[in-house]
Amino acid sequence: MARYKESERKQVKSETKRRLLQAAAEEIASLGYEGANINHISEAAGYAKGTIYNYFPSKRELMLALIHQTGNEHYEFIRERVMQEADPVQRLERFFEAGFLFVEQYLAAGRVMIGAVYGHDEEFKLHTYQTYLPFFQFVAQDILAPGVAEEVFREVDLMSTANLLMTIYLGTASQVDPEGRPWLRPKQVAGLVLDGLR
Amino acid sequence: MARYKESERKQVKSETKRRLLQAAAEEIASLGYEGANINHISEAAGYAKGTIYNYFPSKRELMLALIHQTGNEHYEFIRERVMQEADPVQRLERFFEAGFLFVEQYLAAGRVMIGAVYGHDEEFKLHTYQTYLPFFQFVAQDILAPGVAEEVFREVDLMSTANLLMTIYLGTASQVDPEGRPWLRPKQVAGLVLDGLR
Amino acid sequence: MARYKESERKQVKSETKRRLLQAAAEEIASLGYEGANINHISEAAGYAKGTIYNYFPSKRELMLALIHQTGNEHYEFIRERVMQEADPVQRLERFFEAGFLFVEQYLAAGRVMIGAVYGHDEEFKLHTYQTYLPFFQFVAQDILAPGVAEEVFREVDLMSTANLLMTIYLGTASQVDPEGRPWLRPKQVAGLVLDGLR
Amino acid sequence: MARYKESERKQVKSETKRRLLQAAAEEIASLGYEGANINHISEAAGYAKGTIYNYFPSKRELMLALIHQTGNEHYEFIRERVMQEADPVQRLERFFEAGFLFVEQYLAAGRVMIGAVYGHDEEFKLHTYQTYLPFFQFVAQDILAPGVAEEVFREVDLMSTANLLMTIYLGTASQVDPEGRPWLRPKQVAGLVLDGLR
DNA sequence: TATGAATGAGAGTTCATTCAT
DNA sequence: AATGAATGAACTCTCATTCAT
Repeated sequence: MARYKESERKQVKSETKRRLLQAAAEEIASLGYEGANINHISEAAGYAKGTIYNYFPSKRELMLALIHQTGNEHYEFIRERVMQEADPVQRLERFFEAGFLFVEQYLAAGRVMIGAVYGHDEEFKLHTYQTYLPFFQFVAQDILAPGVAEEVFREVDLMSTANLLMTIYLGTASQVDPEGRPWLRPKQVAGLVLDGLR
Repeated sequence: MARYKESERKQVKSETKRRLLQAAAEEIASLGYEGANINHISEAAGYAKGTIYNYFPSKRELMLALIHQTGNEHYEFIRERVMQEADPVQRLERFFEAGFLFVEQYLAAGRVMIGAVYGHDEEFKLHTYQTYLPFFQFVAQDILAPGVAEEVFREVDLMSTANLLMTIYLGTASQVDPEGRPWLRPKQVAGLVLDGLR
Repeated sequence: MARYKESERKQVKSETKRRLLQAAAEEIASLGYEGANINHISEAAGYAKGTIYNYFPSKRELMLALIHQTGNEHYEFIRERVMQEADPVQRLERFFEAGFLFVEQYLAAGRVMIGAVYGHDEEFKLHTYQTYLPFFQFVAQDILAPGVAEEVFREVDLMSTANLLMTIYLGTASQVDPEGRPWLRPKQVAGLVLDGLR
Repeated sequence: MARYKESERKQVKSETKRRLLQAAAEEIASLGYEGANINHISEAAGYAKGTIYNYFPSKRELMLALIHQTGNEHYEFIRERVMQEADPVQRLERFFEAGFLFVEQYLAAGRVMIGAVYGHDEEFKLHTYQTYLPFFQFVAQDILAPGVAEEVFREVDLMSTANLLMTIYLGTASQVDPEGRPWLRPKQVAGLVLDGLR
């Protein structure tokens, strides 16, 4: 195995971590947290069994790190696309489009987050909601609030409606066929939600 | 598969089997399928470790039986209440009310079904959808179709909208606090959906 | 593997436990607690790897049970022999004789106790002293006290002298060659101690 | 084995090696040989994980070196203090005083040696006795022999009595409370032994 | 029909050791 | 001389499953 010059150390370490998290996302996406085998993950990433323990102190900590990273990527992916629109209605449509796109493009990432949200592990669920908190706030502040201000949406409680939108998004986007294609179309879901908000 | 005479089908499931399934629902609801311990289940039901294997050939078969039974109970519970209404709009409101009520009253049952729908096990997911098929058809035929016929709902594709409703229902009803109380109110969800359908 | 009639259940269970403890004593005597392999122990006792976990919840608990049982046997072995004498001086001589005899006859048991007393594990040490407490009291009450009363021993603090005797006994009896024969003779040690007490 | 010039033998052990041995003594004293982590030792000494392998070829060799060094320091510490006395009785008292003092002042060192003497590892035990051989001879020649010559001690076999003294010393001095203070006082032990020798 | 002792594959985790830098 | 990423054997422990009773 390759060894490295002092200057390369840090980037090697983060490259290794990145590969391990990527492999973990894939294993956990297809087998779930309990079903995932941490030795397989390390080997799938191209390392020996024990290597993963140089980076994560336990399987649980690995999962928490994965939730944290994936949740933030999820948020950034959607945020970036939503903010390209100025109109609240189009932002809401973009929200569902980008949301569904994320799940299709990053199949493993999406499944990991869905698993954490709908799974039975309270710690994972809590950690997911903490990671998603800025995401909820973004939906409330940058999608719903402008729409209410411009009177294209009716007056609603911002945070609880943001919660409803996120739940509908996750609930609908997570129902995919084995190839990862959602059964519902984002337009369809967005249409229903928009009609409900007007 | 063996066929059963009408008289046998109606025959009450053995008391032992019923208790085993009940204990299984509770264990699996709180720990998930992988986390559940089949010996604990048997003992929680009041029997010795091995007894459960006299009724279910394996842990997987136990889970499939549990999905089957719970799914049907879920359907019957909602159907019975929805059919007390004649008006399509009220049926739809009842659908969400009864659905949320089921999740609150039969906490373990609800969690088992949610776990199967959002989990990573394709066999369990498939089995759940097969069990829910009459449920989907019921929503399409007895809630949506009359509404479209009476022109209180706009013209929609029945099965895909039934699918959307079920997904929204499961997605929203599954988000509960640790005491099992949903974060969202059925009225709130029904309102949004109704606005979307009109 | 043999299975059993209801009536035989309890004795089978304790027979199995006995064999497991015996095998544990031998493994731990020769390799120490840390070096002992719990799978080897179970297999050396004639069972499969996992069987030991039907009887002891963890390696530590196995060790604590072993300390408890062995400590009591140790005490009873010596007590029985000491009490055959009436004279305090002869009781003290018998104490060392029986003590050394125990270490020779029950090599593994002796080594386990010595390991617990002189090892670095505070929990094991504490458990050993708790188990030996009646032994200390026996030395104080049934060997030293009569000697002081009859004025064949000089006036000494009973418990601290009992402590010293036990320490000298364990310290000297534990120094054995690889065949388990002590380097020192009990008479020699008893003589020195007796001279010190008179 | 390579022979060394007198000038090299006296050469001070490298500072790095000294620090590694010191850290090893502390880790092994509190966790035992098996429980000690060689990576922790290296890091506790202020170096990286691998560094220790530049000085000791394996964990066992490190332990052997530690036994060797610590055993000689133990001997020198006691010898220096005993030789300040001329009278055999006072030498014997000084032997226990200095011995107990060593265990109190060099807690880690004391525990390492006790662990080696009473542990289950035959190689470590043997190495310890080889290291202590001059110590035994010193007790026989410089404490017991003069006492017998001056007729303040009765005629005893020198080496086996030296052995007994060492065993009593180690046995009693090793029983310390968690703060490292012996349960018995050196005077107390010396008194008993002296009475036995007269 | 019910029991529960026994099984053993397989999991997560530790850590002494190697070696390119 | 010092580093620290990587290795992989070995360990403790879990638990679905079997089967003689």
